[in-house]
Amino acid sequence: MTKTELSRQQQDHLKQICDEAGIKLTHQRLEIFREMMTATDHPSAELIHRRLQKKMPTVAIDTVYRTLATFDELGIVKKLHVMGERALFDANLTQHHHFVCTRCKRVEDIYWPEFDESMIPDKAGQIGTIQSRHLELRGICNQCLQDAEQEKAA
Amino acid sequence: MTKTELSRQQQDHLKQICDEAGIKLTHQRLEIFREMMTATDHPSAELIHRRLQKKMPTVAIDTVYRTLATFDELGIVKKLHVMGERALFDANLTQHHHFVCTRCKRVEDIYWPEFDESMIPDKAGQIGTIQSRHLELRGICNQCLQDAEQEKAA
DNA sequence: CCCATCTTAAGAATATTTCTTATTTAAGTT
DNA sequence: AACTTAAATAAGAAATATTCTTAAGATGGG
Repeated sequence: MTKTELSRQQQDHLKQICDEAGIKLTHQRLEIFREMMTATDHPSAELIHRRLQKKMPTVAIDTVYRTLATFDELGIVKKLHVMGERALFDANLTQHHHFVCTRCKRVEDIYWPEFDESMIPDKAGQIGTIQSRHLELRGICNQCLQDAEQEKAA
Repeated sequence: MTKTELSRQQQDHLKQICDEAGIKLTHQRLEIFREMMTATDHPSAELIHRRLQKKMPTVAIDTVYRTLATFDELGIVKKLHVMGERALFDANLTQHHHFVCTRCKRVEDIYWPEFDESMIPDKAGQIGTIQSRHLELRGICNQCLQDAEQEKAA
């Protein structure tokens, strides 16, 4: 599959989503969609904006925020609120959780299907209707552990 | 136990903490400490500031932020980062999790010791050292479910 | 009680996100 | 293919939350 074909497929996919939602397929929406679909990390709106600079030097940061909010509402991406950092966005929609390094702020995906399917305590269920569960593991990633060792040695 | 006794006990407790940390026991720290210890909800810095207005009309919002950050570092309170809302603070230090109502933003405590003690998947453990786990359940609380029903009826 | 240091109040500054408005664009209609 | 109209955008202003700067004030040891 060539890059162009991938793009066309993505464009068709987004076109279908937009049609169903009754919104327009704009150049900006397509490029932000593409950026999110190819991102392997958890970018902030500002980072997406920076990555778009080459292709779309005039796109406004506001448009990125607005478009990502739209995508979040449409269920194309998920807005994350990790550790009081700025909003991050994730195009991985399969049920998963996150490990957050408290030192470098990196966010890694965690899959834990047994937990996803486990029963929530009765008392929790009595508070209301639960729609989703999200686990945040905090710690220090291996890279930072190494860095810390080297700093100690030096 | 009278109110005054409770206060003195709290003051002694905080004095000890401050001494150990090598920081001064100020009027502001004591009042913010008291406010946090008696709070049954999960207040923001601004809410704590508002609650202090009667007792300390001149306290600056910056002092509240600074003091809560100090308390967080000392491990007296925990800074929460829920749902991309502003920072919230919690004086409940026993291991627990949160239910967040996506409609009214209310935060309720969830206790789930079986989960706290369960093994984390190997792959997650391989990313680095895990220091804490925090689960966020999102949904609609019973109160909001009722309100929604009434709105439908009306 | 004095002093050195820490802490605070006030307001400025910063950072992130959202709003306002005039212009541009998408996509349906002729 | 041009026309139309509502939707979407760019640009900058504004709002919101939080942190920084600085001068004044309070704490606690000596």
